[in-house]
Amino acid sequence: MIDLKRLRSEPAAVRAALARRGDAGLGRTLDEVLSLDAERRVILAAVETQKASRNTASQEVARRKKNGESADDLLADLKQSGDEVKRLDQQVREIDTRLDALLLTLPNLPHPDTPEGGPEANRVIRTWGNPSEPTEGCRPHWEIGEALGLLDLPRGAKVAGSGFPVFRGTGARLVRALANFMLELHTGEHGYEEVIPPYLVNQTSLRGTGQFPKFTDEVYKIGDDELYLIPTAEVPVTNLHRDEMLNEGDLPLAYVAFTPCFRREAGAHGKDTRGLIRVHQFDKVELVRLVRPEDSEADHQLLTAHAETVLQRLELPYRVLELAAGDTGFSAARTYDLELWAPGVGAWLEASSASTFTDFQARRAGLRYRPAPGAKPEFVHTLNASGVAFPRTIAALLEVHQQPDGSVRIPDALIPFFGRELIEPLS
RNA sequence: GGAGCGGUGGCAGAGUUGGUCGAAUGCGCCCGACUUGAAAUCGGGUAGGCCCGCGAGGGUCUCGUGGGUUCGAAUCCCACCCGCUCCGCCA
Repeated sequence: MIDLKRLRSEPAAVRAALARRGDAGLGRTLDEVLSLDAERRVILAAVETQKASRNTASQEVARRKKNGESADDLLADLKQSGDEVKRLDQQVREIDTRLDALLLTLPNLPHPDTPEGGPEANRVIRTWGNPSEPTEGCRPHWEIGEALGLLDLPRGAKVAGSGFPVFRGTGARLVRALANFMLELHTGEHGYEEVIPPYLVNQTSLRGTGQFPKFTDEVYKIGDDELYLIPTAEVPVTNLHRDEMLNEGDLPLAYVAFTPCFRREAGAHGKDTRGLIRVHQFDKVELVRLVRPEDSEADHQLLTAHAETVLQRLELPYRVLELAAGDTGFSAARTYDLELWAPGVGAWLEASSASTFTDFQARRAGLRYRPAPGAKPEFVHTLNASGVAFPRTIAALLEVHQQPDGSVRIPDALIPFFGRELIEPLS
């Protein structure tokens, strides 16, 4: 949710910032918001004046009744005044409803430093490792996974549908090892508290992080109970402190959660969907931070570094992209994507997205803190990053570390969790 | 699923024969006094949102949520949500 007061006081700046997202419809929404807001304040002034005089007269009634005097002469006027209040209140309510609905559809303002333009303007800000050219015997992960007996895509499709992978045997063990490796890293070295949140959430939570009301198509719904499968742990974890008043000393809050994620990926079929590249269910370790506004830019760098550490320890070459204003997600102000190089498929695969949401989610979810004892409450800033998503990481891991003999080398950092140095071909 | 009880300020917890109740009291926190310093003690202060105002300040709304009754609702009525206890069912 953008700040209505700011929109009112500097409409041109807000309009210019939103325009950078490249959606012409946003300007019209702004116009409507502004005009509804103006209308609302006129009616509000009227109804509050009316209420003020009603309250005064009402107190007079109370005083007289207490003294046993008659107040009948006031009651008729008050009745009329009450009806007028009710009428105006109703108008304000209607405007509020429309205003809220519009405000909920407006995306966050992009950070001023984000590149101008759409996806083509995304900027590579650094690359780590040596992305190798695809070589002769270099196979894609689905072939490796099948050959080594790690993956069973056909049976996943049978049981649930396309995009629901089955990891089996050593593959399942690899998933478990990765989960433990990442959780140990983030809880031990990076100072995150591990949480296991609900995997189903209500609509209020989805509105808090920004998936609702605009992106209902992306989320699986459990119709009978009005619950939704989480598309990312960001949703339950960010909402942990919804409508709470935090103390300055509580911040920063840093949570790490290993959860499955469920995404409908409506309309995405046929594009980049082979193997593990785009699936409906996947595991992810997610990092979520609630911080003081003045810390959020530095924290964004820190958070990104935490996610990068995972890839570095797994010895997987990657690049960091700063997303352009037009490609930055709805709730985010600034996002760094971490893309793994997958030599088998010859493509960069997004394994993490590290974003700062400034106060956008905090406004929607009521995440506030008191900067100092006795001070006015302020909204926190929220940030999150995948640390990291499993399927594409596994894809890159298989493709990068595949050996000429068909085996896959396990990177040193993972060996203690995996228990072996090599995944051998099936005999 | 059934029955009962309950949802009040940062926290705990009064208040339900409708009217100076946005709300006692305690804790916490802030300021001050006492003290070499601290503790203890004493005095004072301390909810949030919205609107108007340069400001000082003023107005209004909020006692789970949404409606209703009424001149007036934390208090009465209706619906819903959530929590606790017991029963039923169940991994």
